[in-house]
Amino acid sequence: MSLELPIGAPRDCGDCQIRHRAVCARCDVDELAQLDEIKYYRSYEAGQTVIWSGDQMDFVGSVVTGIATLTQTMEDGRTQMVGLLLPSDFVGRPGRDIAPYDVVATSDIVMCCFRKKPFEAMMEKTPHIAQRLLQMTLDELDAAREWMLVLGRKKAREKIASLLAIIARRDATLKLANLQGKMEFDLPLTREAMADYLGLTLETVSRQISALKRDGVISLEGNRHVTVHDMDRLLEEAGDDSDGGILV
Amino acid sequence: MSLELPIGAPRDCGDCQIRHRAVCARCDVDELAQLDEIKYYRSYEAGQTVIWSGDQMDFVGSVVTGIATLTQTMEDGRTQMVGLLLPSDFVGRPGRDIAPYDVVATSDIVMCCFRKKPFEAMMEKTPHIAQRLLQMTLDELDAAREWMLVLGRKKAREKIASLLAIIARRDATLKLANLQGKMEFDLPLTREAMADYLGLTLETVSRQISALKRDGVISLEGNRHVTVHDMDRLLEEAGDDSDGGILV
DNA sequence: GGTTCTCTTTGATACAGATCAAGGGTGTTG
DNA sequence: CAACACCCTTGATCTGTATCAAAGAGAACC
Repeated sequence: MSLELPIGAPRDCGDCQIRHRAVCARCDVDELAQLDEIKYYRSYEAGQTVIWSGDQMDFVGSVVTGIATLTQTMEDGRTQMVGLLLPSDFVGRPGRDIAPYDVVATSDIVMCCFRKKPFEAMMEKTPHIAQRLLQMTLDELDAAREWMLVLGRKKAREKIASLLAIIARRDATLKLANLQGKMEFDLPLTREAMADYLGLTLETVSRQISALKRDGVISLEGNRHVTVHDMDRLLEEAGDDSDGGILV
Repeated sequence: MSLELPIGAPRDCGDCQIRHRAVCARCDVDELAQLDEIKYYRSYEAGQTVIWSGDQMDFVGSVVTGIATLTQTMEDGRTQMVGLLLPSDFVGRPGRDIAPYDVVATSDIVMCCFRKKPFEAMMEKTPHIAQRLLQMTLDELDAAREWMLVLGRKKAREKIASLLAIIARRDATLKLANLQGKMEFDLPLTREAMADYLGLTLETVSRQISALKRDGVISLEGNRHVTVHDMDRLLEEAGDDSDGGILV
């Protein structure tokens, strides 16, 4: 499996098994193939911290399998998740040394990494890469800003609906499913992680999910498997005028 | 005055009058000088919307004087500010056509603009530009994510303190002042705008400012001129462990 | 099969901030 | 200078979410 350098629209890649939003070295950016020699894989167990905020970061990379989160924590323990990393998502920043947040493995994960120095050196030689990273970063920025609206102005029920909509959308994108009507997926997060993402407590998350279930917007099978009966209804609950940003 | 392309650390620029976080065409990126022919200036009055969310954007540019805000609005009118544009800040995104948020002039402003097509063409030819835009976008992303912590987890008083700290810091950077002890500056925002930034109501903003005043953390002269008596104390009130990100 | 652990749900209560309402300052306009 | 428009402050009350507390469900382990 080759490195993936995520750059936006999802596409199939013969090299990797998954359909992803990335471009494999061999598919697209030939120069990346040169990096094969400095490429390496690492696995982390669920719950492990991949990167500590403030640490020196000597690599960039992407998630191959599993789920990780970007979180910030205050001294007293209050935690805010600021990003969700799904397979194909990129981690790290060329030109920066210090990690700005914790990266925590939510499930067991495999990362594909490059040492930063050679990666940066290649970026110098290959203008395309910087342009792609720019596109990607702009997407993340839009996502972060859309999330600011969620955190700052939405009510608990709208927050939950927003999160479910985002996960559903991303799941559908990966599976090439369409985005209307009924949708099913597994929640990749515990109630607590959802709470940390939404700026709520886990109790409130639980209550609001129960309420959406009671009101027939969704149903649950077990704690994690969600069926959205009507995507439009869910988006309405989310207070979403936008027909769906690039979120997460 | 030449275009500024913000790229991080503040520096003096003989070409522009202000000390800013930008690099002027002539100072640094020679190729930008070629763009002089497609450069133009526009003024907007306080309260005017510079760009409507969803609109076609055919230019990129930067703020020369005045203050503007990036905001998102829900159908029912709830508003969240997602960014603050001070002099030298960049607006627009190469490779994107549709504006993702409203840009509103908070004071009278002057913008320096480039038509997007030629700008993008030049980016193709000048790898440095993409790399700088990438740095800049990464800064904005960090700022947005730091703000997510503010919105999601901080209490009203902490939010206000955080905002004051950010404005103080930015103001000091522009003025080359140091970042400790006593600091004075003018609030560039109304209470309502502050509320929109912080995910609060204007009444709560007002009350918390009064409280900080009562507790001797700050004093006010008129409604807008703030004196922070002790910057460390303010940061403490903000619940800030970080010694100050790149925020805003 | 029982014990333990983690995750989740649900209930009761408390509180921070929203909402509703009134009034004060200051600058602008005629 | 009066009248108006903004912006800001302060008070009273309401409400959504946090907090505290208890117990259920499922998985993992012995």
